[in-house]
Amino acid sequence: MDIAEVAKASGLPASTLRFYEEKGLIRSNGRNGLRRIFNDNVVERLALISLGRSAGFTLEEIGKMFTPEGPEINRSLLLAKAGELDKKINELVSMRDGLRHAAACKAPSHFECPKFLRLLRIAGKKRVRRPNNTKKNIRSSR
Amino acid sequence: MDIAEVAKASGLPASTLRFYEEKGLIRSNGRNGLRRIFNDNVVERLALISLGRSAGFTLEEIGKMFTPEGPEINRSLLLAKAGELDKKINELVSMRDGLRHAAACKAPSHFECPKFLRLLRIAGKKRVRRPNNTKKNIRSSR
DNA sequence: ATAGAAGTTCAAGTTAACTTGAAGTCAAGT
DNA sequence: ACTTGACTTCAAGTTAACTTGAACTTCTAT
Repeated sequence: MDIAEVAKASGLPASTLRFYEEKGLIRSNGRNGLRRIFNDNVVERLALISLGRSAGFTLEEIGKMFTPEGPEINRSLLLAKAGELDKKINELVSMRDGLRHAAACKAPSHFECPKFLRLLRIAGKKRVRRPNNTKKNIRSSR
Repeated sequence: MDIAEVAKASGLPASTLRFYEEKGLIRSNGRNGLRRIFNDNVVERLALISLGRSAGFTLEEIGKMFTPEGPEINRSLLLAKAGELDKKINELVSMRDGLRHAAACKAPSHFECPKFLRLLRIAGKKRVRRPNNTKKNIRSSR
């Protein structure tokens, strides 16, 4: 596949694909002249990367999860990441419930509603490192 | 409470608290000389903000969730956000399962394991906007 | 009343994750 | 052969969310 096909299949702009390659997250296996040629499986890999990003992992972390450097290191790293996800999932569930409750609750301020505060406090038990994101998703085709 | 107490109670550095105030996410209700005085409930609010951040919402989105501009607008916004969280929770569950499977699976590459690919494809169904994060969490006490 | 710890403002710096722009290359269709 | 449109590199720009630094003020304990 050429870069445009990968871009279309993955929904990511070509510039992002080049950027990911530079970072070692994906690989093009050859060139046709200057132009990169990608293997089909790069699309799956990109799906996984997107998933990881939206789960709040950094590109660096994602890179470590999936490069086959040391085989054992990888395995336990994956499990550790799975554990982090469990924590995060719990938080999100708390927050979701909190939001739903806030939308239904008629207390003058959510911060005066004991139910809401209890949800918050449960969620607050788990302290987390904050990741980084970037917005903007303008397609660059043309 | 003064800023140091809030910092301690919330786990956030004072600089972040000032920054959040500037952004309108929290409010100090008065000054003692130059120094800000905070109401106790700011701590709950900060917990909620942290939770939202770790859920992948931007500060701007969080701001919109909790300022009482229009009462109805707020209510449906909260529900919409709850819906987004549901989606995200599903993704995270997929990713977590994917990671656990990857750690257990003996296929030469995860991308050659049908089970793994199926998980990926399920997760891939839901396309999401990517937010922004920043790492680094150095306490600035002193 | 004096030192110093802690607070303040404001501008500038930082990081991750991309995007954009300029300038050039190249393969393909006519 | 030649245009043209997709591709390339490389440097610089952008955005969110903070942090850091400099220069200054002020509460607090001695």
